[in-house]
Amino acid sequence: MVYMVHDTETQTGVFKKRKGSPWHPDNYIVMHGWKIQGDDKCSWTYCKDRYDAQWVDIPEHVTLLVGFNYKFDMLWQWANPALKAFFKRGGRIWDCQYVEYLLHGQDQRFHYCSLTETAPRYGGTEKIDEIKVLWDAGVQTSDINPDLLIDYTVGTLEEGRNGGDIGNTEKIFLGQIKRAKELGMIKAIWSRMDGLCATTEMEYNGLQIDMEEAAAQFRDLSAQRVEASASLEEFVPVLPEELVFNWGSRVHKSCLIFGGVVKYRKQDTYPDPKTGELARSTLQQDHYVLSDGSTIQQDKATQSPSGELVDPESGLSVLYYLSGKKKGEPKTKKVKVPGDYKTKYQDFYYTFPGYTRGYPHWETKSFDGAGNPLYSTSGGTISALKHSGVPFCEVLSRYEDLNKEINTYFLSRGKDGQLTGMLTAVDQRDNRIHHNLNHCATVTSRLSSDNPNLQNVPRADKSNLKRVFTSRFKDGTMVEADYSQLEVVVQGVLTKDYNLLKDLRNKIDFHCKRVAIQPKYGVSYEEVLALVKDEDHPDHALWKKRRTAAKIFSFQRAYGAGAVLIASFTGMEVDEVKELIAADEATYPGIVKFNEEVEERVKKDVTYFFDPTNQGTFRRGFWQAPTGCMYHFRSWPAQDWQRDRGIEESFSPTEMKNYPIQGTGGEIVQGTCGWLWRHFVSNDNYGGRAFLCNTVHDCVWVDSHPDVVDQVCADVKRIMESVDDWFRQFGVEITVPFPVEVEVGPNMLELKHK
DNA sequence: TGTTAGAGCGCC
DNA sequence: AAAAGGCGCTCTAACA
Repeated sequence: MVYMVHDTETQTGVFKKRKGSPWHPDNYIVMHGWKIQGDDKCSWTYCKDRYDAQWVDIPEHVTLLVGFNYKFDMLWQWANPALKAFFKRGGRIWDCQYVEYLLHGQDQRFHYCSLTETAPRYGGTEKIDEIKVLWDAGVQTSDINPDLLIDYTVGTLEEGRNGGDIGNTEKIFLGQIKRAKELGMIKAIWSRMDGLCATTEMEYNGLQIDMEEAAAQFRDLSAQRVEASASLEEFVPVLPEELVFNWGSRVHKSCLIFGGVVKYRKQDTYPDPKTGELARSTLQQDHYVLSDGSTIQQDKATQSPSGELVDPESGLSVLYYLSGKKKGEPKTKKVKVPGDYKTKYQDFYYTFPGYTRGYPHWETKSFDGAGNPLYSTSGGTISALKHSGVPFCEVLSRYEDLNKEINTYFLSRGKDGQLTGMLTAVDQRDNRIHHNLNHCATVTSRLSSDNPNLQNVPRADKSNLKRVFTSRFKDGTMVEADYSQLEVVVQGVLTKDYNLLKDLRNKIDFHCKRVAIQPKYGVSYEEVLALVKDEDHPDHALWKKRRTAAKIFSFQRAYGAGAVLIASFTGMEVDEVKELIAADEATYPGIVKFNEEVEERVKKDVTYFFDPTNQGTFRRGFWQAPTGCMYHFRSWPAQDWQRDRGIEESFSPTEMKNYPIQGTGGEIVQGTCGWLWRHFVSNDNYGGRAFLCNTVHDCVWVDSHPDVVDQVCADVKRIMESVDDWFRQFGVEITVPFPVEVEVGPNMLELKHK
């Protein structure tokens, strides 16, 4: 292995919320710094302008590129032939930021850690923060003194140009390699690094958006929202002029439905605290001076028969100048008089009688204008109110759904005038979205996605949105490859439960089985399967319902939910749920045993720390997966029933049950994504005719030219299903298949099984 | 004007 | 006996 540490400094223009975006028309690479293993100092190139900008060269003998947040650098030179050649000959990367996160078991404190905070942990130097100050002040990289920038990247002359970001990154890398070996994590890290290359490829390729389709859907949904909004208006009572009812306000909604006091503001008069009278402004007026020295407003004076001005009320006459320039004119004096009543914004309160009363368990943490708790106005609450005399439940829930879809996935303009919504991320030049796939942002080692989040696109059964994700090729095909029941299979692998593995091999329908294992029904698995299938059976609906309850039960159990909560979700009795849990544990005893082992391991070697937020001492512990992946757990403030027994803090059983499964699922997908990427590299993306473009926890999206789609589908399925080979890297032999379903279509909505 | 918390909800 | 896991985005309301 020969490594080369590499860092790129670019112009920092923001494009689609991405700082230093390679898609910003004005951005370019300002300098590269690098150091090849064994060099006694760093090298660099400085580009004087955008026409001088260049890619880095990667010598043939280099086998490893080392960087910090290296996806940033890779995106800038993803088309660099030298980088492509490097990957083709099997070159790998090491991203110190990502490794730091993995070495710490994805502990929250190590999410996206900075080079500055990481370097000192490995004997590195503090960064020159002069540069950061300049960047923060909005100075462009090209306007920073090149000498300063070079010092920053590769170290000062005094340091022999063997420091800076490059020197620090090298120190971190060498320390991390050592630590990773000690922990048995090297292989797991290599797998993650290829996964990082896979998501770099996906971000680079981006998603093609059918803007005509998007515009059509946007128009249609907006029209529907106007209609829903108009229907809702009929239910708004006559309100004070200044109180404009807002169906988006939870305060307004809760008070309208459950009764309550809404505070609003309007301009009104107010008492002067000094006088107790209503506060007024003062006015200056020219008054006539009367014979007793008092004054009178000029227009109040009337003329006497002799032509002199007099005060008609008192009969006093106005004084006149007897000499001087103004001789003969009435005497005047400037007088302060009370003016208009002053107003200011003040709180007013309007009481809604309410249509119905809320349950105590619907109370939120917020309060209305009178200090009473507001109630939940979530979809679940509204739908529970259908028969409570609230006349607008249906149209309100329709309105909320439309709002959600339009504002999150299309376009919306906030009160501050800012545009929001997924479509704001579309690059108008080619109608493509380059989303982020984040590797250092979850506690379970799963990926996350943002700007925009393309891991929460509404499903086909809920919305047509997925139709806007189309192929970049004429008559092209979108491909989605999903692992079936990934987390159940992972649970089988990790727990090694005999029955679970057997059921997975036999492709058992787990939801039907969970119905069958309940003694009270007295039916076999085969019988349940038949009843659920047989639409003509008189009890068909009943058995379907039982299967649905079992399905909800399955998911809830996977997350460690207790009997009470599961009962509330499924509509079953608590005792019934308890029986089902007992039956489940008897059927799959290996799961119980595994969960106990994880808990035991986590609690075996703990360190203590003070948590200022929760004002107490807590524990942290780790569990390591068979792949070598490390999982960090911390204890939390105890629940009330534990406090009653003197327990102050405890680890979360639900977290301990879930992280290993969720994390290993993520690890497998990222691993096979890495293999997919290697395959795509080997054939130059099918000669530029197929592109990896997204991954969502248990699936991968590919955009394919029609000519190669059959081959792409076959290859993707084969590679993704070779999870047994992937596990073998870690010395783990598995006995269950990881079946992958491949679907294709003209867009991500209209997908059909291959 | 900008930041933050809470509620709610989209996905796996 | 006893704990539904992980994300990111939009909006409102409160606060500085």
